[in-house]
Amino acid sequence: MGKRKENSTNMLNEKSIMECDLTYAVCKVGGRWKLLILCKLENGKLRFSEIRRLIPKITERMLTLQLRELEKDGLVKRTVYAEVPPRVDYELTPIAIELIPIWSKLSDWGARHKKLVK
Amino acid sequence: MGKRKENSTNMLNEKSIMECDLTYAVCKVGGRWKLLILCKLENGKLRFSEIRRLIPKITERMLTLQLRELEKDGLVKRTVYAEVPPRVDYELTPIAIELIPIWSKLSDWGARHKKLVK
DNA sequence: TATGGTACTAACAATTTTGTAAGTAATGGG
DNA sequence: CCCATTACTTACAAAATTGTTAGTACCATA
Repeated sequence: MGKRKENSTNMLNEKSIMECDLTYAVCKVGGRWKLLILCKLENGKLRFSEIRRLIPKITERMLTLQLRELEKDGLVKRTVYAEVPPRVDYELTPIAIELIPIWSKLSDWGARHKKLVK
Repeated sequence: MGKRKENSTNMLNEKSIMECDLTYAVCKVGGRWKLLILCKLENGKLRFSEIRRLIPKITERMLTLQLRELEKDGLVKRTVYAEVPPRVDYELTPIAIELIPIWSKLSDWGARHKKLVK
């Protein structure tokens, strides 16, 4: 989330791995807090501070970083209102909305897997 | 993949985040090479060296680590044959096989997303 | 004039993941 | 005896992610 080295082996490997559409897709939502954030937005727009309240353990820094990446990747849309105190809200983009039915299947799988290991 | 600190904030956050079944599910396949490995196994058993050949940039160390985690998480089954030189093969478990249809949807989404950003 | 609310940013430190390089064991074949 | 093969392990180093702390700007209100 900081800057990455342009030509580290790590970076080069990542690039080549991302040719796999599946790996690519998972990487897009792979940040620590990203799925949690996206889930909160499933029911509509939320302000920065609202998301923060819904995810108690996230810090402002992390929330900002993850939102910025999601925005850069076209998964959330950020809207700034010219007010004081500032108001900014976030919402899912159409391509992110397409993920929802897949998430729900994955989530069911997750629940099944959890039971299995217990 | 090395050992983790038991009570770092990082670790505690991860634990709390994993309560979300979706986040949990994604984490299970979240390692750098995991999905690639699982995909190779979709068509049946493979030996260590075969996987290695199919994923040219992975190192033996990384392949071992990722396979070990997948095994620990019940996604692959490891079979050791008492031969010399050693022979070991890996295959998907039933719960991993349940993921396949979901992967294919996700993979399609990944492909659509890629086009969108280009 | 001081305070408070909102949505951040910057500098730094801790933690975790990933990669590098060099081994290991067992045994069959030359 | 020496080498090749296979599936690893170990010690270490580099890179990436995550977390901590302390700011910032703006204006309305007390």
